[in-house]
Amino acid sequence: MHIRLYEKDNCFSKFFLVKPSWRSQTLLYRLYILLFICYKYVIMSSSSMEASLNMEKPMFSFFEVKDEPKIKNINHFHDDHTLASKTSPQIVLDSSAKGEMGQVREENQKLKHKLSVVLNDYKSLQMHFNDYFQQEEVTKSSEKQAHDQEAGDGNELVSLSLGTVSSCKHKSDGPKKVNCFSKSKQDSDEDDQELKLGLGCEFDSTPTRVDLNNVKNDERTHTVEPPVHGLKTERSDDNELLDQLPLKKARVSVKVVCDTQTMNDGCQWRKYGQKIAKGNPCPRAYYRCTLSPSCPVRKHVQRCAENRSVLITTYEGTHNHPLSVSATAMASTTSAAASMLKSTSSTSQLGLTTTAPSTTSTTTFASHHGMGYNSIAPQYPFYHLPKTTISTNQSHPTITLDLTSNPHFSRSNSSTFTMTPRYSSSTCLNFSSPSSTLSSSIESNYKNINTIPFSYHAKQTPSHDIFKNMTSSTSQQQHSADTIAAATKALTSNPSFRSALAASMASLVRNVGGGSKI
DNA sequence: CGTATTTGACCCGCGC
DNA sequence: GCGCGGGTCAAATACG
Repeated sequence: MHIRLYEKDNCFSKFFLVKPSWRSQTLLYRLYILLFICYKYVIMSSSSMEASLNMEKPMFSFFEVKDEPKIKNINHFHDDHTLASKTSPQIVLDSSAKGEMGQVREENQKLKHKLSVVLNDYKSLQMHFNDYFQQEEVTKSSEKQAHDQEAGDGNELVSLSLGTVSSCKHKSDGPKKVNCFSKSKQDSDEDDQELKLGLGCEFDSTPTRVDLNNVKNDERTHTVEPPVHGLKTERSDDNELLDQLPLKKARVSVKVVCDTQTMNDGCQWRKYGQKIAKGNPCPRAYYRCTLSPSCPVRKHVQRCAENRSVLITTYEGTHNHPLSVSATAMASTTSAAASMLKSTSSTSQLGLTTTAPSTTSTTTFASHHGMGYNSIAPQYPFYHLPKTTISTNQSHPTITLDLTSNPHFSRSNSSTFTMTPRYSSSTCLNFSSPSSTLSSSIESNYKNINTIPFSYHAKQTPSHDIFKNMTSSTSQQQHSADTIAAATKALTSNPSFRSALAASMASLVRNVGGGSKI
């Protein structure tokens, strides 16, 4: 049973790495509670059996004991062999003891029955869970087809993700929508799975699939869908402007204080051009990703005209190859930002303020210092982003993560910063300069499990935080929260659970670290 | 010698 | 149509 729990928990941990929507969170929550109940049944039954036997232990001295009673085998009571069958050949019991053993046997049977019922419930819920995502996928695909028909041939779907999802758009591909991800999937199924763990840092609103191998859903997750017209009446002018713009490649800019020519984001880049952009005496350098020959991801790096110590790195495109852990972290961050950009253009729930004139619209999220991103976007409960600006200048929807003003995200004397999501894991992004002493930190991160970027801390388990995030304002849910907190406490304090969780985490770390390349 | 960088030329979209 | 500016190409050059 412990092995089963380990496997399931490992599975759940993977679920929690990828961002679930609120509804899927609820389903996951129910599944997790069921799993917890199953687990507690086993623990309770084990302890009750042990307690019964411990009561009987003094009685054994009055009996003829041919061999030491193998009480440690009691933990396997749930197997087909009953306790009596294991002990009766070895112990001669009197009538009262036999009676107690009979009671224990009955209790054992009852518990086994309850366990089977709970497991059945769990399976049915899991089936509902799968059905739910399949239905959602069908719905979304139909919506997507409808949107495609509306958009016509000229509008190409643009992938916002800078994560690990394959992009089918290459320069020579033309405006066709080609689903070439299946090829990528064939090439490296294992890598895909591993890298999806890294993509858990997105807060896209699309639900997370149970089947981690289903890449199509991920592809859609990272694809900008045409605006939903039903929401248009509530939109601000800024969002309308975003909607009316032609669908060009979304960009994610990252502003960091960096002394070196470029920041190390984990990817390998080859410089292919340099320009003096208008309005900035500092040259803009153009790089393309060289980790894969066909990778379409580009970035350009430019120093800020006002503050030369600030490096502005703009990413564009989607990696179509496995990424290192640090690169995945960066891709996840930019993917999250791109998702935020997407959500901004498709919803009006964020309470945006437009500050830029005419053709340039800029939206600023004061995500730190109180007015957190979470507070204005409750549908994305997991992230605090740095000061974020959305701009549609030059018809390119661009989101800028300003990491220069918040000491939490930048350090004055180095270009290393850390983003700590609220849930799941602490994602450490090392943007160290190649020439600095920090350059070895990434490599050491892989060797040292304690400092791996996607690390889990025992005091902040995914289950614990996701339960926290599931709490709402209603009294019933408050009560649930208390129950959950108690259950979580009970779970996390259990050594068996800890070991299972540790094994799960170790497996995850192996998966993430093993698939990484430097 | 292979690889990475530099740099001028070229392409393309957009505004006038 | 023309000019401007962003982005890319590719030959030349630098470097290990």
